Amino acid sequence: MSTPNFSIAAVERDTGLSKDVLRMWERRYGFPLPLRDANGERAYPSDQVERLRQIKRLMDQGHRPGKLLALPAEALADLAPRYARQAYSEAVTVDEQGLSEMLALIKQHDANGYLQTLQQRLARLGLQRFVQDIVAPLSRRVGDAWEDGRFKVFEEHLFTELSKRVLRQAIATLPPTTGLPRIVLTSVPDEQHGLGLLMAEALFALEGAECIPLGTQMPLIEIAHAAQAHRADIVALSFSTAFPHRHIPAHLEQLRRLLPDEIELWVGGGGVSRISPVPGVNVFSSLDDGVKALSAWMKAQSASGTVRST
Amino acid sequence: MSTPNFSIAAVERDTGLSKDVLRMWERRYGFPLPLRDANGERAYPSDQVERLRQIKRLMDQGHRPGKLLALPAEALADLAPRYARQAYSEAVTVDEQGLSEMLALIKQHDANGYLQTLQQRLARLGLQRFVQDIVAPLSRRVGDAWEDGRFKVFEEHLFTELSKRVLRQAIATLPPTTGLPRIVLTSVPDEQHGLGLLMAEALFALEGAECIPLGTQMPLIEIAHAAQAHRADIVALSFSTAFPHRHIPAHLEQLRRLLPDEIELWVGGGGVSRISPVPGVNVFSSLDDGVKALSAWMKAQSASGTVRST
DNA sequence: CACCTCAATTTGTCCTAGACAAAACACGCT
DNA sequence: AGCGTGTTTTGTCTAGGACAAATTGAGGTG
Repeated sequence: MSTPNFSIAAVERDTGLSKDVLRMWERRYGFPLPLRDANGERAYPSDQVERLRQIKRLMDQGHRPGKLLALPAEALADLAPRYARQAYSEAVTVDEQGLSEMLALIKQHDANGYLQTLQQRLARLGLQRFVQDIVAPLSRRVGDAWEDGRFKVFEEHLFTELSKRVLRQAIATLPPTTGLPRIVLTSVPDEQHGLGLLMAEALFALEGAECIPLGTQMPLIEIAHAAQAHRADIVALSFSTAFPHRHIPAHLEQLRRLLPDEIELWVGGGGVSRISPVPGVNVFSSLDDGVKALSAWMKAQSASGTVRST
Repeated sequence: MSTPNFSIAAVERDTGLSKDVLRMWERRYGFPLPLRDANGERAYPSDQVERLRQIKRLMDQGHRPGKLLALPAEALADLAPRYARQAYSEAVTVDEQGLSEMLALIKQHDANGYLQTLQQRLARLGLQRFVQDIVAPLSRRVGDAWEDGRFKVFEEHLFTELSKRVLRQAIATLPPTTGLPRIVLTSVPDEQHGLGLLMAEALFALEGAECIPLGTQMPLIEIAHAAQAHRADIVALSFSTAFPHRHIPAHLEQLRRLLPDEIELWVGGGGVSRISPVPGVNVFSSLDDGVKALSAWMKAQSASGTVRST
């Protein structure tokens, strides 16, 4: 009574597991095994939903459903991440303790304290180092903490929202850029994380590129329309670690087909680390690589520009 | 070859019509009628996808699928919105021509020009009037234009993204609020529009409330967790006109059940105009109503506080 | 021991076709 | 015009079957 049962649609929303998968698991593994309501429709008790969430989280860490679903409920709790987590290898030495303190502020839901700390770092370090030494590592750690269950969804949202604010504000103080290249920044449908895009925008804008931020979750065909309407030189996409790896190549191939050849397609974010290369698409595994590529682009451009004007 | 066919999953993503619906329409109405690939799976040509989008748009305006699907392709183009569109009745007289000029900037994809104009208005009017006389009416008109097909998706995204930036920036300049009430602002899953939330936040923050912005698309259970963790007095949700009306009451009822009684649930946005009232939920059809409710809340609070302290 | 190849398994998504409840409509009555 | 009541429309659910893509494991080779 206090916690009513969930319809299959509600479970899909809350766990991210499709209806097809939920039914298939029930058929194959015998879990979840929901009750049935008066119409014979599945009614999932909240404890099963809770376990499904946990299973989903472990799957995102590389575990296989077959194993997880065979496991008794208690065994799930102390399952380690399966992919060896890469050691944090930021280019520069980061202030590990400072980061922990900032995460602690989020964990205490101290929004103002967190904002102030961010502002302070930004003022001290300047935008570029702020992004590379503070926001990116923080984002990484929040992702890890979320996978471990140490962060709740709403805590991750709070972190993202507040960090975005500070970044946007910093970007707004930059002089309006009207240079080349023109870069359209966005993400595909089902990818709602926009913090990575904002970090990229900050770094690109610092280099003098003109950024056209379109927010997240653009249909592929619309990305192509936008790129042409804005006469973009580059389309930059971001995939978070939460995005299902397996679907990334298909997205990239389709978008590559929809874009004119002369527009480059750049991709970055935590989700692209372990994907096979796609022809005509530049994949960057770190922000720094993206910045380097931008410098290279501008160099090549000015060189060819010189040739042309000669 | 230039435009490859779409899988049913791709069509679902791009149109927002579920796979079930797509198959059902095919069975019942004979449209869409996709090709089949080598595996016997549906392969939708892009013109059918285009028509589906158009149909979806008209449905969101109140047309019924049965009629639309029976109609020949050409007849769709000049179908008027079915719900009588309410005349713009902003509390104050708005600068109609000014708004049109700003929309024109978006239409020309002049991001910088649009940003500058916004900043200018903000400086001239102050935040409150800026929200009520500029951003809200603009947002309304963009919504209408989008429904008519005068705005493309990416143009709407550009508008939203740029407007959000200016608003956030303005909010950031306000002194950090630590007063009462504490208001958690967010939206439900599948509702990705956050501009309304930002407008509400601006107005609430101006009144001295402490706003906790959690971004969009929070699972209901997480909203409840967040509200308790932040010791919120009020949870404020926003539904855009694009959100399927029929599902709103179910969401509200479920969230109301998940929230403790003493936390109020406030709802606003273009999507809530024509829904039946839900017990325990305050529905606001305009930003102004929300602000008034907030004043009332604060008054009641201080009154009871006085009583208590006596 | 590392590396490659091929077969077996696992897993998600798609398929058809039927049922039914809730919403929207249309009709007739007051 | 306003209000109940029957009818149609519409979306979502159900069941089980099929299959391709991804992943794993085995066996062989350098």
